[in-house]
Amino acid sequence: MPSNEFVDFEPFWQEAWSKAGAFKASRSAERPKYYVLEMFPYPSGKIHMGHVRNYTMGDVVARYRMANGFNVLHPMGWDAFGMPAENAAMEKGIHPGQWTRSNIADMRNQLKPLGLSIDWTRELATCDPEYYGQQQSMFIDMMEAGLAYRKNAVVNWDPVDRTVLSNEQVIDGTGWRSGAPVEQKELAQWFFRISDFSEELLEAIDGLSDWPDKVRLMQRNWIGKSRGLEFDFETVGAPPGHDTLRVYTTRPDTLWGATFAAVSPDHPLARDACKTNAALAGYISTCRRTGISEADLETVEKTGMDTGVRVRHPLDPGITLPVWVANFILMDYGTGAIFGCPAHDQRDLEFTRKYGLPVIDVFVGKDSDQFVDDVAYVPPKDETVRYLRPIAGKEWQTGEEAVTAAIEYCEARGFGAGVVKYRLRDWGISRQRYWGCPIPVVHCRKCGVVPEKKENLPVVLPEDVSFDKPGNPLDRHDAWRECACPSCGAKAKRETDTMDTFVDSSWYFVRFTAPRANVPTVMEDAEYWMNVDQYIGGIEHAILHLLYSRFFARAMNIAGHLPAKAIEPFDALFTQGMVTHAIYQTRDERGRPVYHFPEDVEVGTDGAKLKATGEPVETVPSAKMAKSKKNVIDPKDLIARYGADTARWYIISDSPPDRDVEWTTTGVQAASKHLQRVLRLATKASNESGSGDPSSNSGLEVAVHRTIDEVTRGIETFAFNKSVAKLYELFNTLSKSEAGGAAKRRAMKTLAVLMSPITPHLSEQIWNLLGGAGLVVQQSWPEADPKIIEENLIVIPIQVNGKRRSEIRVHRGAQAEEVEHLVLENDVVTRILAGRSPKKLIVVPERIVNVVA
RNA sequence: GCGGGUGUGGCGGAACAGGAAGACGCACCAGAUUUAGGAUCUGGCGCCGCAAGGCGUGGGGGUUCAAAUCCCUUCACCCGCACCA
Repeated sequence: MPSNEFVDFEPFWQEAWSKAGAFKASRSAERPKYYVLEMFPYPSGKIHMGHVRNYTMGDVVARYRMANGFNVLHPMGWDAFGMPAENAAMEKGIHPGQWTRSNIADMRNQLKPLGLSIDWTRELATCDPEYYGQQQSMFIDMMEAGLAYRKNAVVNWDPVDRTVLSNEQVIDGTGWRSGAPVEQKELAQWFFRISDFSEELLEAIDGLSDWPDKVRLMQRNWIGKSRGLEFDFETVGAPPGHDTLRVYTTRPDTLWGATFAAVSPDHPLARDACKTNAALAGYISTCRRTGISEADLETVEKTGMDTGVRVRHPLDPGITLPVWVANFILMDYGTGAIFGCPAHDQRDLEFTRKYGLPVIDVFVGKDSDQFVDDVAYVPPKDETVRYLRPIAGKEWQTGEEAVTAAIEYCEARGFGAGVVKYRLRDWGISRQRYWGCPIPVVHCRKCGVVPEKKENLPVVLPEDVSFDKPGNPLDRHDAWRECACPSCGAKAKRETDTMDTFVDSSWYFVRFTAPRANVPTVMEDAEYWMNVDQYIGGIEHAILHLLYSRFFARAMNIAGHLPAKAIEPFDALFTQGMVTHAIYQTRDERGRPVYHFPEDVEVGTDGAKLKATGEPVETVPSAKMAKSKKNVIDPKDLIARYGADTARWYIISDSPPDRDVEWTTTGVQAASKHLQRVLRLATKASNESGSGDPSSNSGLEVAVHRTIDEVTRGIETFAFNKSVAKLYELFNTLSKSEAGGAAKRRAMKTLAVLMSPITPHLSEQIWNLLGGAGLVVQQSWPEADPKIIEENLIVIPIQVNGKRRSEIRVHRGAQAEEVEHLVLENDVVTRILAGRSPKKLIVVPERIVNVVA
């Protein structure tokens, strides 16, 4: 198919916008600002349909706001550090920096033809020293403010690649690349004190009213607040230094049901107890061998071993309970020790059954006295239940009341305290990797860990590194490592860990407000542009990126780099759905699927066939686009063939923005045809004679104003698909209209402006064709006149017994008696009533009438 | 297991605060035009029925003059979290 005219005129208009400086953002006292941001891409080298959808949505918002008189900031950058660049270096021998920069250039070239309203002068890449140097500067300030610190932590260690692995990179206990069994190793690592902000981050979620409820809920669960009792068991026969054992419970109301205590294999008591107990030491080292990933924990069988230590029941010192080591107790949640209440906790019950420990009921059942069999009875906290031995107060209580009562009772007895715990842990940012922001500290024999002097920043990554050996190239780069101690001047060594790339993406939105500054942020710019008014991106970032950014904004504020107004940096968040496409597959001799690209498949009414051979093809309806399944459409090809506006129009029109959109060839063709029809109609209208006599065009005028109203509402509420439907309707009305040429041209120009956030190039083309002054991009958004929209004569449906049977036309504001009269005279109504009078007549003014016969 | 969401024609989806179910688009069907159509234009299109009419928003029940919308119940699918004490 030859390229269509869109492909020809689109670059022209892009050039025109560029010449007019239409998207260059600068501070302005006169106009209100509006900051639109889409999550910046990782420079993989190719844009995909998800990018097209994301950036088109942002562009619709940005252009709409521009037309509404806002001073819009709409920037673009690159999340440029990360593993894929190092993998490319290892596989292809290309330097990660070179690979990344050439990918950025490629992607910029693919993105620009989309005609986005981006201020490219603010472009940034996180791998540029200009960016990460400022990040290092902030890191030092945060370190000095006590927000960043160093401690030992356990990591997944691949002994062959000599590298740390993320949980996702550990597959069945082995390294994803080397296949070697993963070890657990303790390393000194850098952390951000995000857990100090647990309560604040949790509470502030309530104020994020323009975020999806789903995301807010996910963040709440991630922070995971719980209230409970922390208390000390008195021990019997414990190793020295363990006179007490501290445990945490959210259900102190079940304390009478305790039949054992258990500690994590990493708990100090376990470590000390195994010094004199070889069997226990053996068991604990077995536990260590299993990975620390969540997937591992799920599949591992629950096991334990008695330490021989005993503890006294806090409510009755006469009762002693055995202390076990159990592999399912996590050292970093609570105190790393629990009491087991098997009657009312399923996991404890299974453990108890396995090792023959006793089970003691706490509650009296409603139907039977015994709850416990193989299923633990766990009453919801808001349910009222009867306690066999109430700890304090009443026999009948809700779990919530009983928990409070138990906490107060224990506090009064002086052996426990009510505490609040959070699941959220401090953010470990150390990565033993080359391609990341170097952590700007120096290790000095005399002075210890010292931050680099600010005047020595940025600590730039060395270019001359090799990836032919396992491990972090920075570790072997002696010339880079060696430096002077910033404190005493003696010979010292640089830190070789780099930062988690989530750090880079936790403040780029602020940096966009002053991307070239030689300080991290410029307060006046941040003050003016922040917050991001509308942030758009994928749901996959609902937790980590957004939570880290919320924390980082607070940390930046404390370190003096962000005004207080911006500690919740994103006013409104929108999470868009995925772009999916059918998968086409045939089977090989063994029945395994063989995938085919959409362009090799012919889809007819009798099913799909391979173009080459006519072989029938199975169709899997809709799946996320993935190269491995060959169900991908390259935006580059699409734009080359149909133009950017077709891609934009289609991706906006087909589904609500928050749902997945299925990419279909017929849908794209339909979009392309429609845009060509619009252009054809405009061309026709440009030559048509006849004036805009109001009496002959009033219908058109009403349609235009209705459309303005509805398209506007659609954009405001992120219901772009509805706006598109209304734009189709106006087109249909316009193409059937009998109005004179001038009236049509006027309507057509409004249509062009209304379409311009979605199809900006076509809109310029039409505007120009119809003699519009200037550029569409400089036009104001039209306003709907309510007087024109409100028609005087309205249609009111008539229902008989709730079913629609007929309708009447009345004037707006007609009296109820008049309407009743008309209804009772209606042919259909009189026929159904057959002489009887209705039991009841309900008139909802200007809406509907229901006759109850 | 816990938490959340979604179920509407052949398909994507509309339906404002309980008031006309199926807007708009795709696909399909018929006609016009064309050398041709995978182009363009006109019209049709929820299901059953020749029709009158009946039935229809996952299933069942309820509230109401009126339910896709509210309540109860049930089913299916999707997403998130998960040894969290």
